[in-house]
Amino acid sequence: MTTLPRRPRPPTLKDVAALARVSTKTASRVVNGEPGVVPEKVAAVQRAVQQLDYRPNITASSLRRLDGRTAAVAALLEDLANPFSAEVHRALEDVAHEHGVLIFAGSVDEDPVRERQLVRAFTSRRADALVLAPTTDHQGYLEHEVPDGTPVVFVDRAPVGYDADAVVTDNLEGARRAVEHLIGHGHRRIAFLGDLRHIATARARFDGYLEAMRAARLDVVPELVVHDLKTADHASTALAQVLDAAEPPTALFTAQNEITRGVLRGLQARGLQHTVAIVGFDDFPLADLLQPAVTVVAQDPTAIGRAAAEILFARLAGDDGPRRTVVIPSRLIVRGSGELPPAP
Amino acid sequence: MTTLPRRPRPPTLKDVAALARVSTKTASRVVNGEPGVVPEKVAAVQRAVQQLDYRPNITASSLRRLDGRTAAVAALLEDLANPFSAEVHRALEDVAHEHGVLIFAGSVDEDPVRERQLVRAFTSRRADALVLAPTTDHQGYLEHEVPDGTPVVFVDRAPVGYDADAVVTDNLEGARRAVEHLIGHGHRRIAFLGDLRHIATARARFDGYLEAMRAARLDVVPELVVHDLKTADHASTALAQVLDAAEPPTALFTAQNEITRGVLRGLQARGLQHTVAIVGFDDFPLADLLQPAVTVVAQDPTAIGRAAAEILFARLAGDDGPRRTVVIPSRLIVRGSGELPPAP
DNA sequence: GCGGCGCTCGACAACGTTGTCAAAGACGGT
DNA sequence: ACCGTCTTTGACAACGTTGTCGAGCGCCGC
Repeated sequence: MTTLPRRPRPPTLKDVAALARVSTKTASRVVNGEPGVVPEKVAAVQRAVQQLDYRPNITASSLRRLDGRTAAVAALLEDLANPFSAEVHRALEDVAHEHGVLIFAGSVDEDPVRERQLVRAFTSRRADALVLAPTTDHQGYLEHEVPDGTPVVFVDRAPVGYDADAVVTDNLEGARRAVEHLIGHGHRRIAFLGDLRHIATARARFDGYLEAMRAARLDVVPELVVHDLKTADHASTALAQVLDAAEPPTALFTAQNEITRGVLRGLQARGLQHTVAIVGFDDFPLADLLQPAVTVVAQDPTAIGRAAAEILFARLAGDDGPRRTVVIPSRLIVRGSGELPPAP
Repeated sequence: MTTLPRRPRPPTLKDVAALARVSTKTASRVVNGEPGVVPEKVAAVQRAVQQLDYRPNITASSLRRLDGRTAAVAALLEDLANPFSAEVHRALEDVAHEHGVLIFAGSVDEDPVRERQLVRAFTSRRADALVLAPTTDHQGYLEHEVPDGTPVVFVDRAPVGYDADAVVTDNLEGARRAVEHLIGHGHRRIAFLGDLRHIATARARFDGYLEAMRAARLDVVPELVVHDLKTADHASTALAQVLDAAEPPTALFTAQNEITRGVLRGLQARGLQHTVAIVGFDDFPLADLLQPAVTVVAQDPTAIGRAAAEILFARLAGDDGPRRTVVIPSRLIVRGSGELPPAP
């Protein structure tokens, strides 16, 4: 095996054309598989491509092409390090890979300023499309940030003030099912511990809780409802407060991953994990190994990412039907913690 | 609030120049903050930029610029959906964000073919630099894939056959410490359950196990060593096999995340979780909530990503000192499962 | 033998930007 | 008044690629 020399300057189409003794245009035709080139020249160009290890400069070609496609799409997710975003990202990647498209990803971190910064950064790169899990209240600004014809697909959260496709979880129904499950096991005093209320999905989950409670003609006790929990630690604190109420709950509905984690920690600290029932929104690894194993309403981030990618590529392929919102159903996974009977 | 019109074609520098009544070159100078333009023209151009909401086309500018920088770097990680890769990615993103640089990420999935495909895809996009967690045995191929002057930084795994910077965990030392910990608690029959042996880090962890055992003059019993476990299920099966040995182990060292997970599941199924000690390599969420809580050697993916990004930007800034390998220390986190005494 | 058609091919311009360079003007020194 | 120097500016080419268009050629039918 001979070691090829390091290439100081990658070969261009001109180099290929020169070696194959054809014009750059003909070389371009061969590289792009366009018809109307005689077989000998096709072969000559392909040989030259091989020999020089030529690789088209996609940025240059996107500059010149009429459609200006860069074969790259942008994904603005909540936080690439959290498992939900990471799985959505991965699913997007898999579909994009089939289309020969790469993904630029960024974390918006619940920071509206960063969201807008990143949108600008990505449009500056002329991404072909945008996948967005928004943290702003209103995405009207996209109207003049995103060039006409660039598909935008929202994930996890629906657009507000902007007409775009969206793929979301059935937050309200999922939450309702979780609470109904607890009610079905005889619970009457069920606490709600939830996320920042300005997030639409958090509100939807609370609405699901309310619907289930009302449908069963149960009181929604204000002391048993806590919103705006930002971290697992906040959730632990909130749990303490709820458990110390005059009439403490026999069951808990925790409306988000981190909150569930904090609450589980708090329950263990008090030795109440086998006494107080709990159902969480969002699955997490090892939920089945805890004692008791944790019953959850699981979202399906992979399905969300895949659906978003499929809409996106359909749009890029020319689909200009009306905007759609796809709802990915959540699934109740029964494991034990949600089936504990109410303490007397 | 008036709604701005959708822009069918993003404004170009020419549009800005025309509006400001200067040449495109002068507009370019202002946009790039070059000196030698009188204040009135600077102001006029800035007004035009504002008014048109002009955004430079980075791909076009990188095409023309001498250094050809695209302000984008590629990250090829193992699997963007796994927490380790996701955290490395996130750390890279944070440092890149400070430099106004975006990240293209891809998952190589332990697939050498995909690794090479992705390297090509990224170099085709003319990424300024490459972060790589390789899955190939040998990365000599980068020699002629990566243009001269493009920094490459390896993460998690050291380069083989290619001279590049690297940021890795102290796998051998971490594994040794884990096993020494078990020995320190009186264990003599300690099983090893490990990953695919063709992965260098997996070998290093096994070497750490061997070193610790030999240093304590303990026998390495072949029946208690299992390699090449690919999934949590394989690990469960391997556990059964090891526990059914003539003289079963009193402690386990599981050399990777998924393996730890499978083994924990298996131990619970047999009701042995309070009997057989275990230390795992790699931390995972909720390890502290299991019973017993799981003692692990934790890697620091955030530190790895950050260190890699810092080397990378130093290289891009011109640092051409000798290649470095940065070792990020792992940390033994004592939680309970590793401190169980040996069963009689 | 001639006109017309279809196929193949390359010259050239263009995409949006920046590097080069020379022109034009301002200014200072004699 | 003249020269040299410095500052500011824009015309132009170039980056690597593809779209447009017309030239050249062979072949067909008459």
